[in-house]
Amino acid sequence: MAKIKDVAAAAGVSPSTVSRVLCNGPVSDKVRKRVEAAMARLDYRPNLAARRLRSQHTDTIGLIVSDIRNPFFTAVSRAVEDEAYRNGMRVILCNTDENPDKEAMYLRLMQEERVTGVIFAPTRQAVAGIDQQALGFPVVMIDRINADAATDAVVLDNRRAAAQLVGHLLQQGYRHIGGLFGNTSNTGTERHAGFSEALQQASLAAPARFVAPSVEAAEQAVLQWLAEPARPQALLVSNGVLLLGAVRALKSAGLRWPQDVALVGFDNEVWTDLLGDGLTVVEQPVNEIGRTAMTMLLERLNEPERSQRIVVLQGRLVVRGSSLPQ
Amino acid sequence: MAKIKDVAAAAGVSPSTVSRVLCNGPVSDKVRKRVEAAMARLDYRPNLAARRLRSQHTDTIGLIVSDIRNPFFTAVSRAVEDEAYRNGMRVILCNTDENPDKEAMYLRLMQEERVTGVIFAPTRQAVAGIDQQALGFPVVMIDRINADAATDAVVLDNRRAAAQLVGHLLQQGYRHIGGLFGNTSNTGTERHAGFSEALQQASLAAPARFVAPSVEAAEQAVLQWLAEPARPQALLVSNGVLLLGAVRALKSAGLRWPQDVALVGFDNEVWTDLLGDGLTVVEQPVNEIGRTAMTMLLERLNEPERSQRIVVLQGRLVVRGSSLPQ
DNA sequence: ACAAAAAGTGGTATCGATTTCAATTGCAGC
DNA sequence: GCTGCAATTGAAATCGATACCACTTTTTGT
Repeated sequence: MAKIKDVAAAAGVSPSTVSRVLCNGPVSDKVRKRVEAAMARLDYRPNLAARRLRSQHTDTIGLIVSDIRNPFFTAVSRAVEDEAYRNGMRVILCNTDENPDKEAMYLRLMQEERVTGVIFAPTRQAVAGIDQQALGFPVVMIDRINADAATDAVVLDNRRAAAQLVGHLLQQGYRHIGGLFGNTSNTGTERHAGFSEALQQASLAAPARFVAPSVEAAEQAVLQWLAEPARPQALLVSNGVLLLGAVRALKSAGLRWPQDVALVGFDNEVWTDLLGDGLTVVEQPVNEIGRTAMTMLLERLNEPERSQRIVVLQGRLVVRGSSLPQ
Repeated sequence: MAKIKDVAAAAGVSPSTVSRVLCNGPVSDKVRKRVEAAMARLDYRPNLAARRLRSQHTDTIGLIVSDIRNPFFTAVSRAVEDEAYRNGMRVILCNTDENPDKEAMYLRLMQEERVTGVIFAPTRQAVAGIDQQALGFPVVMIDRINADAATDAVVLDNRRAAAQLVGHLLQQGYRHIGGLFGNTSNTGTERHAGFSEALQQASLAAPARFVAPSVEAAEQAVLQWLAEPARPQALLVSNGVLLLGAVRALKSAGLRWPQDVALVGFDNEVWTDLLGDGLTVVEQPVNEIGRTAMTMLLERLNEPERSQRIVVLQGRLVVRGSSLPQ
């Protein structure tokens, strides 16, 4: 494969000049044309590894999520990638499966890649331990943060969204409301807090259960819960994955919603409006989350010293049949 | 950030020796320990750009799909990435949105990255023009190929799968069967072929329509089709995205399945068994597709001269309520 | 005990680009 | 026609690792 020296020779100029053509440096039009012709003739492709080594910027960011198969992360990552490529940056995607060991391993990989920055949806264990200074690159957290995170972040207003769902259920006449949350992320914790507060304010009990963030775990938990004598009239489910599990559970138990139990949740996945009269959910602004995270990362790179910034986005309550009054 | 020279100095050895520790070269245990201690002390991270430049292997592959939000590609890409990381390789993911310009651009990028190889789901335009010789790396096509593709490939037996669906519908008593296919990929073409052959064999007409591969286009087309007087009794839909569109169309037209129209399709997405008595579909072995593609790429890299190989995987017919006899 | 082979280590060139600095060219002003 | 300044261009150093070769030390076989 042709290298810069070959192009230079073919065009009768020095490698420096070819490099300047590549990087839009000061080159006369005549020479530029000649060099570009030579590049085309030789089918030249600049070697990005060499370029990155010499120039010391990789134009690459890392995107670390728990599982790209979770439609929330799929959508966010697509938005991140679009925005990244639009700014001439490459993305390295990593799936941690909520496994702290993998998180650590991928953070290390990001250092070896000398990425410019990282967008990260950390587990509860990881969120506290992030030290941008030690890492050597800025981090923008998404989806999950805790109070004393020291990085930029883009998150949903989880408390409010959960409270909104509870408020809606109360308004519809439900009083006995249960909540199902993921046990690995701060998102679950936050949503639980909003859930509890809202019910407490109404002087109602707030029975909650926490499960591993998988369809199966949720299905299991809901099946069991609804078989108990004091089963809730309504169920609030903390994310799309768990919601799917809950739906499966209701279906296999032969329960209908909202007649047997009302069902509301998070994440407006494609199937939520196809089931019966639809599921009431809070929709997350997935594109905006991804785009904003990428934008914030770029801003932080331009202005390393600016103060920490947390963007809180609002969800959108989508009311459908699953929360109609019983 | 510490470099190899710093580690060498700290450990009192030469850079060569540090490099050998890094690459599991021949080093005495005593020295290895000392070097590893120095690495830990300095928090050393090898610079991958430098390593790639010098060693001339990037341990990186490209994965080019049309849209990661299509659950089929999400699942495949997750499988590819797992298999890649398991083999110490990195993955660069690109979304082409079925746009040939983007395809060309990303192939160019792959050359600049000097990737070891590429796994690629090309559009119909691109599939013919792939020349591994010119690209400089081997390509494994997935999902979509045409007869004279000159690369390794992993595909579903699309003809047979479509024929299987048709056979099932015939067995259930349906005679007037319509097919809806995507118009950008060879997958659509192949599935259409299987569909046509199967119906022709039964001496039946094979009315087919082709649409852009989007939910909206499918919804539109199905709405229109079912409003016509000679509407089909059963609909075969060529992939999960179009199937979602079809379901939306039926729902908004107030039609039930299979009573008003039977519905069968491809891709066993999470929601297909949640709707009424479920949708009858052919499930693609998504994990196997991804894993196999990655494996084939690795094999090809080990043995560049071996003959072209196309792995054809079988789908699994999942019969559900949407194809019950009317 | 000695020769031969193997193992371990260091020095230096090199991967392919960009960067820095110095040299050259072109052009305006006088 | 000459001087001075800006615009181009080239030469050489450099990014941080690995590869290759040469050299020393240890091990093995007889």
